[in-house]
Amino acid sequence: MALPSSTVENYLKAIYQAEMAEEDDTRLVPMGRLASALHVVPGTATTMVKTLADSGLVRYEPYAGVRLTAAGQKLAALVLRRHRLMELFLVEVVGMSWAEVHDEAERLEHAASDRLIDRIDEMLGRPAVDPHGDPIPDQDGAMATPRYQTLLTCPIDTAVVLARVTDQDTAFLRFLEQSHLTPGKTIRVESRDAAADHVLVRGAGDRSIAIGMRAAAKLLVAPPPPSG
Amino acid sequence: MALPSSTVENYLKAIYQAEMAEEDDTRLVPMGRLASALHVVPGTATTMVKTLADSGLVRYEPYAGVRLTAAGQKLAALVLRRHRLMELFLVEVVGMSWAEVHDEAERLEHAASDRLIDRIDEMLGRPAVDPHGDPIPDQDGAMATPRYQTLLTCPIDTAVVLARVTDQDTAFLRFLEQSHLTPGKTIRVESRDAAADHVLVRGAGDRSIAIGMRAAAKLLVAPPPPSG
DNA sequence: AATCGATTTTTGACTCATCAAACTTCTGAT
DNA sequence: ATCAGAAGTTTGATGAGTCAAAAATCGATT
Repeated sequence: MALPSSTVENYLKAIYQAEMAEEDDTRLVPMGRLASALHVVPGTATTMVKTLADSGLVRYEPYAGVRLTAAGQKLAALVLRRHRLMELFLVEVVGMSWAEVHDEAERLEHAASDRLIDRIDEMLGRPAVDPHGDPIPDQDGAMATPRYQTLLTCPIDTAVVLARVTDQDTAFLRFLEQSHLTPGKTIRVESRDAAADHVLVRGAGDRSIAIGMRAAAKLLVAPPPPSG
Repeated sequence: MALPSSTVENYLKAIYQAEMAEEDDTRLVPMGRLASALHVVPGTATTMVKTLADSGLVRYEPYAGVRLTAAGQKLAALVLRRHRLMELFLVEVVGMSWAEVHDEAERLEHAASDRLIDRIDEMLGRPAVDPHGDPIPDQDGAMATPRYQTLLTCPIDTAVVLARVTDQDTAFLRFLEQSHLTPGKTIRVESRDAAADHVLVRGAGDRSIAIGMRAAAKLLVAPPPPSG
């Protein structure tokens, strides 16, 4: 099989991430979701998915959806690896802002060689997560997938550590950055108000911040590390 | 005008470099040279050059050749800037080898944003030349073009500084690296032998090295800096 | 000046990725 | 059980970039 075009890489990545986002383990991504993730019309996604199926990268069930094969999963994970290492590199080494590296990495991930990516991995000390807290797959495509709670489900008035932000929107990330809500930060949920559709969170030394519930669901938290 | 595809960027870059390589200032690049530089058949180059002419990036004279317009020159210079800054960055910051950065930069130059390139430029201290001694155009596409001598034309038994290597071939660069013939090195030509088709060069503390005349023409040298 | 050979252009075809719009299938509500 | 609407698929077309091979042009040599 020839090297996958960046279009193929993007389809695989989108399918992979859509599979991850599903709660149930049916793992069948509907065409509509895939098409809108890739900003193409549904017919385009159908066509492309059929050719991916012919290459053995996905299994395609007409009118039902698509899922990655083992081969597709591995390729997708390696694309994600390139993306996330690149993001971390741009933040840590190049000094770019947390909020702007996603789009940059979106293009660089298709241009960087494995040599470069491995060099970056080494420079960064084989990191486990990228600047958004997303786990970085290893060279074999294996990836830790811890199950975090969200700001909607974690205990109230209890210290938790912001572990991961599952949205790459630049404006959202900028807001978080300005609010000092970045991965690693210890925070606590002061209250949730269903009527107001918000949660109030506060980091040590900061004012409390109201976050809409839709946004709060994108902030994943872990129990604080054992103190001492 | 929409942003140029990487194909367009590559054509402009190739025309620019072919113009530079010409001694006379006719500056008309024949289609055949362009086609082989880009590894396409001549017909493909003709077709593409005509569309470039329609965009006002080149002036095309059928059966004669092509030259860049001012707009094309500026765009080409900015591509070269991205390429050369990227190469230097990969060597200086990422620690890749002199010999392997060309191909990497060849792809990254089309993916890196202006923000990233300017950030790299700043990190590196607004450098004037890349690892091969090639001058780096500034943000406006302006570039210093010093006129060096080559190992074929410089005075014999006189110290000169290796300033620039006008060939990006990986194997050739590896050879130079192993022979300690890298830009900045002070060397002297011991002899030239037309019959043997070689020149003998020696760097301080090294053995003398025989270099074929074709290769020697690719090594550009400058007078040594005023000592003191 | 006529011609041969090299260079260049033209023509027709192909692949990849895409869209618009017609058509098909599925599903949930009655 | 039907059927309306949502979701998905098919069809036909497009644009970018390419090649192979036929045709045209140029130019150097006789």
